[in-house]
Amino acid sequence: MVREGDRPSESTVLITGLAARYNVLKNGKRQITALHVPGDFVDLHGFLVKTMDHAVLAITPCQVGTVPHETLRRISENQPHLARLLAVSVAVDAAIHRQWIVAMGRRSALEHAAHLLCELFVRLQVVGLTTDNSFRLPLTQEELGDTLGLSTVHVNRIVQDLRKEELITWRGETLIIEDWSRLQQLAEFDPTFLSLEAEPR
Amino acid sequence: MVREGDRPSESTVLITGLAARYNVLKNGKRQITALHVPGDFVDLHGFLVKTMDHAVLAITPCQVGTVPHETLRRISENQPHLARLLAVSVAVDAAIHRQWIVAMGRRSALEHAAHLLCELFVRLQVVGLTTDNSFRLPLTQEELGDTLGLSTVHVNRIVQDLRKEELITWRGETLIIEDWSRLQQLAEFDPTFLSLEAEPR
DNA sequence: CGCCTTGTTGACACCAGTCAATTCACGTGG
DNA sequence: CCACGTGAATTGACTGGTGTCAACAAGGCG
Repeated sequence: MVREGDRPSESTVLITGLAARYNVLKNGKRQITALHVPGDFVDLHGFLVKTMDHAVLAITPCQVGTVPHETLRRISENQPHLARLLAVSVAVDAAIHRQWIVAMGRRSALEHAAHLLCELFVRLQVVGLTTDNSFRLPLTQEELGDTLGLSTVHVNRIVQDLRKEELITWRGETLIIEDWSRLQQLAEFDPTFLSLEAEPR
Repeated sequence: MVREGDRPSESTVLITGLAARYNVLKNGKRQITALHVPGDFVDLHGFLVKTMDHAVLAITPCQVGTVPHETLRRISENQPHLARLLAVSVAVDAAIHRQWIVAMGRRSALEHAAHLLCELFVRLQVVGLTTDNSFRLPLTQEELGDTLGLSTVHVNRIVQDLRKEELITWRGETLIIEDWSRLQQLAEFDPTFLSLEAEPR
């Protein structure tokens, strides 16, 4: 969808599908830095900053909308209310990044994975993409590893642990959270950072 | 400076000193998610999002300026150009967060540390706080560990490696980069993400 | 039916964490 | 001016979590 070094002239809103922002190191290792669900701007960054320091990948086939930067600029000059919403969107992205940093730095692999699943569940719930306690998670274990900063093999072990603890079921692309309460507790997950409370902005 | 859960009514600009944003887990582990140098807004987040999901700590004594959110709101409604600068500031913060994620997930501890030092050097250079190849780094190894997501002991080992390789000298609060080129190469550091190029915004 | 991606397993290596003791650097008070 | 106290840095021994490698199983798809 976007390549590192690009200087896009429009920004992309994800409508359906799952997308990821990532960087690749010289040794070939890849780190996914953000997952985007429908409703997210995947590259507002390019509007504010000009040259992309990362790439964006469609994990599944995606439907997207595009907004020329010119339009964004006009909007943000004439409609401060909407400009503010864009800024909030960037700020929430940043808040999610910080939670990932906390998880990578100070949580075990198991807790980290649990935290990510909690985050995804809540974010998908907000946009109506969960049913009961389940959602579609169309990630391979390799992609999940690149997201968590773990090796594929270890992701596999962790997923099995989560299953063994009867916290989740994950078959094909369907992930079921079997015990939200314990999963949340394990992850020490506090959704505050997603800033979902309805309040005037 | 700010506590988690706060709902500040003003934002803080760092004028002198070093500040950090951090989270603490129930088990007592702390993760620093951002370091702020003079010129940075340390809690624009609180302006956009209302309730702080993290705390802010003054690492050294700091001089700060405060801007009431009310003022920020007025500015961003009447001066789209300035509003945009605020948004860019948030976006650059997010870009830095992403680089930390990459470093935590896919770089070795040594590379990660080298990357952070490169980042700090460049950021401090921009605000004129470097002299030659050195800058003040008033962090304890424990704080550096909480920043990198490493234990204190391991930080010590890593710092010694950097010294042994004659990449840096670090005595007291003064850090000297002895070989920028090799340090940058080790870290695979590309300053693009800091988005320093002068260009119209 | 047979490829090819994905998932799974086991053995082993190694990076980084933990614990505990020791040294060092300073600032303070006598 | 020196003894002491304190936080920071350093060291060593050991543990353990995660990575790596390599093989094999399981599905999905042409």
